[in-house]
Amino acid sequence: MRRFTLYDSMSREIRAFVPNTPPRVNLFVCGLTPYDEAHIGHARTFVFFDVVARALTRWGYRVFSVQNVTNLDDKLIERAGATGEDPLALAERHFLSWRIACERLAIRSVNYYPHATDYTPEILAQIRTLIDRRYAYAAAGSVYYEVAKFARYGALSGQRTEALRPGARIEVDPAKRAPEDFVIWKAATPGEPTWESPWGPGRPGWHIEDTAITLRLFGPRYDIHGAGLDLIFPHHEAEIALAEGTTGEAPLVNYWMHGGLLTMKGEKMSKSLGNVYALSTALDEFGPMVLRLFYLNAHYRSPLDFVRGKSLEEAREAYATLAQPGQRIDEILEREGPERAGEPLPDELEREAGALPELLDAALGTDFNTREAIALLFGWSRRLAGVGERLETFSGEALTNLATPYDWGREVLGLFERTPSGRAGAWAAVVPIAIAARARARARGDFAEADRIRDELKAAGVRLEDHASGTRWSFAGTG
RNA sequence: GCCGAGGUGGCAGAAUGGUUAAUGCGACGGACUGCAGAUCCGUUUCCUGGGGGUUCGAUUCCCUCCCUCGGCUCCA
Repeated sequence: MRRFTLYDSMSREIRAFVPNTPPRVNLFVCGLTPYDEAHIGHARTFVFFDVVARALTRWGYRVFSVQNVTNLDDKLIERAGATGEDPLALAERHFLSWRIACERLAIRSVNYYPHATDYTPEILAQIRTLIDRRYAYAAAGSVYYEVAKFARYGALSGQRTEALRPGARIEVDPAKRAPEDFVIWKAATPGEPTWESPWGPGRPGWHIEDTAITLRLFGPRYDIHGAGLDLIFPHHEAEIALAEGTTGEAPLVNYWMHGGLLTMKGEKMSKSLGNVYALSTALDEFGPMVLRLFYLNAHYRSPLDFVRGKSLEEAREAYATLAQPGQRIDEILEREGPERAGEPLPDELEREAGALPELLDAALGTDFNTREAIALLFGWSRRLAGVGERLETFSGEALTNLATPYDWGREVLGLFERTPSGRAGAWAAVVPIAIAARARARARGDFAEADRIRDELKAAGVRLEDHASGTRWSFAGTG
């Protein structure tokens, strides 16, 4: 198991990672409330934690990665009520489209997506315990957590309840003993999905589902909790109060990781501001690899500004530069096989290729500095670009060695994946025929015909490039 | 107001108590090309928000001020 460091938002410092029960690492990431389509801000967080899980796996840890799904809450009920759809069905519909987007994005590290409503028995049992331990009280058919009973409330966020400003969005609820108390069991209102409980029919509050899930799956203490930093207060503060109040054990979480938010022209991207760019649209327009590069090209704790018409276009150019030498190696190996004869690797190149994975792991092992790792990969791509056409002369073994850094990028960053679709497969059969026709036209000097073929392919989204070794083609604008 | 994260070149965005502050995008010049694109090579001097302090040396550590963003019970 490789040693590494990470920033812990609770202690506010970079700490060495020590697993609770090695080699197991329990990782929980707050998932989505699927009341609408996901946008590219959401995906930033989940791509990052995908990289965390991938890296830990590479380093010899056994990761159990869980991401909850809040499939019932006020917003879902409100949204479903507008169309007459069942809120649970609405949630499931959007959850499935989220999962499809994750597949496209090569987010494959999540082992389990628990749905909140599947944990109602655990939630009810936890509420019973909290009432017995006097952290919670029932009133008017609901149950509330009494924040004043939990002394450490505010430790994560630095917030003190008495400093909370009146007039902020504290919900007005006369049943509460104090304004900062929050609901953990919500009394039923007509038309909502409800469950029976000792306090009357109702449904779970938002904060409690995560702790019911992690207490069940991980126990009273686990390794890493991740999310966007907009969830620090009150959500994570509430999770700590709920879990530690329930078990009497602390800390609930050994390392808190919070990702910076994606902004759009300096403002947070959110549905309530109306400045969203749908994830599925971004995937259609730029492909998953460009998106992953865009996200991982910034430090995860920094804000990342998205500018429409600029950010992803830049990332697309950068990705082409970054990925191209690796793609050429893949093409040669695919065409002629890894046993292909050829020149051995010059010592210097072999040494550099061999040294890179360690440098890359070290970069990522310093608070997951993906940007540093990507800078190293750019260096390697430029190095190979300088090798030029000589690449064609190397043996299969030599080429395999040269590809090692790209293999690392594929394994850990989830880059350099080719994402063939039905469309790509069909083009792969047809484009070479058109290229051959164009080559014949060029050979006989009929450049008008040659340009016509190139232009028509370009209009269809296929880009041609003439090289000394022949004409290569790619889809314009996708990873 | 309180809590937190930030402020680095034309733009995006890393890093570090110490010779030329990474990397990418863009731009410019050259090579290549029937042309173009792509690619390759080279160039891009003047860049660390303001003011103090500690230090032989600060962009980095400390204080202070300014600005931006986020949170303050919907939020990745």
